[in-house]
Amino acid sequence: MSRRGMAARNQRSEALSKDRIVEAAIALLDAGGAQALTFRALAARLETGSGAIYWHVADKNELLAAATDHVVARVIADIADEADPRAAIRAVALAMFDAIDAHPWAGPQLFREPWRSSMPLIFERVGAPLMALGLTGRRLLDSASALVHYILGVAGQNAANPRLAPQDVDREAFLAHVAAQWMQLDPEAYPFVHQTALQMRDHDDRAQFLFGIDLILAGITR
Amino acid sequence: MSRRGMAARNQRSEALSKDRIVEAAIALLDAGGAQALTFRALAARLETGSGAIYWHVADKNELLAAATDHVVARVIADIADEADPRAAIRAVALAMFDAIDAHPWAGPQLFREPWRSSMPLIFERVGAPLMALGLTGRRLLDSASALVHYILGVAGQNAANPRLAPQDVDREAFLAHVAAQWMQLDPEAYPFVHQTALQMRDHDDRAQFLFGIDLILAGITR
DNA sequence: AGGTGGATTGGAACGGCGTTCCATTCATGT
DNA sequence: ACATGAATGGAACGCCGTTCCAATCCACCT
Repeated sequence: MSRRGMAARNQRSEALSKDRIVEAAIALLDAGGAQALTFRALAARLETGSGAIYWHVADKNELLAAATDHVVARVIADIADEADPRAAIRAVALAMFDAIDAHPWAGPQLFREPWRSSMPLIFERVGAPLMALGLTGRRLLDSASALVHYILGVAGQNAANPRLAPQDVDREAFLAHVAAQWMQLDPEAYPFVHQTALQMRDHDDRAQFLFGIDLILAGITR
Repeated sequence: MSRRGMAARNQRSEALSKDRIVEAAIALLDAGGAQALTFRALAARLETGSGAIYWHVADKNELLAAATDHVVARVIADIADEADPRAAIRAVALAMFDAIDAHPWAGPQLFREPWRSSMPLIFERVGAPLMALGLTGRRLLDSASALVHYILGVAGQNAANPRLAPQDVDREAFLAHVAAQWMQLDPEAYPFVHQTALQMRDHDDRAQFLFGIDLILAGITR
């Protein structure tokens, strides 16, 4: 922590640091999912011992939170500025959707300890355009909250879906399987599910997600 | 599985069964959260060995899914019928909200393997009233999907919050702590968060949740 | 009534995990 | 040069999910 410590860290060859650890953790998570992040695998990749990692990181929770923050912060920062508030909200929503699609392990983490992680960043990017739309007070907070909950809800849900093959082959087979299951349900007890099963098979996650955003925006601004 | 097997199960004193196991699992989960459910604790409570449990349950995933299904199915079945479609949707939403508030461990599980669990049940209870509102086709499916995602998003988020003390004392201290953190952020970089931090401290989760439902309903029916 | 064999049990054992512990090494101020 | 605290890395601990298997049970057959 002192000047001394920081100087030492820079001169030891390939010294450990929280940044290097988080970077390696993200690489492991992206490559093999949540279960691929273990302190042993991490130590092997960093060519050190598991004990050394604990000098820089309190525990696995903190490591996962830091990895998620890292990913979310970068994605949020990369969002292009939009003049129209509605477009700005759509941009944030899509950015989060794509981020969790690319890093599915981050979805559950955003639920586990929401207050700790980059939640304020997300709330800000959703809430600021709502202020520009003229919302204030309780309605402002509640509307932002609805949008953020919806965004994270869809993102978390999608993260649970099996990983997509490059050719989308697995995805189609998977959706067909679920649709078949839904259609086997009793049409009298499950009229809605039975009827919409086919459309479910062909639906586009991204488009459906955006439809929901527009639904909420319509409710907010009507 | 044969007639023989079922008869045997009934006559062995306190014979194991998937139902008894799931019941005990729910008790453990409610008492100590997700981390309290271990096969050793389960075996101790059922006065048997961990190996015996595997005869009735494939693995921990299936056990968690069964426990979640059990809770969700009961809650869904208990919902009073509502004539007004909007009221029916609000009733389902509140039922799910309260269910996950009472059994926070079920929140993450509904995200992990959505297609396997009681998802069709939830979709049906949300989608049927939408059909009564005259929605059809893609708009019907996408609207139901938005509602379900929102409901589960909020529920999952709330499940992550620390358990409430009987007197709501811990909750207030917790919200005050988060609000204080939010207010410490730079007002120029975080105008929205900084401004709404105080209302966040006093907000009512349930009311905020219902506000979001009404927002989506307004978007759907306008 | 007694034996038989599949259904069921329960406890030991295995490998892997997060975490702790601690002897050792390193970079620096004196 | 040496002393000192920061940092390292590998062994060890306790717990987990899961597997394995000898022992037990019980519906059925003879």
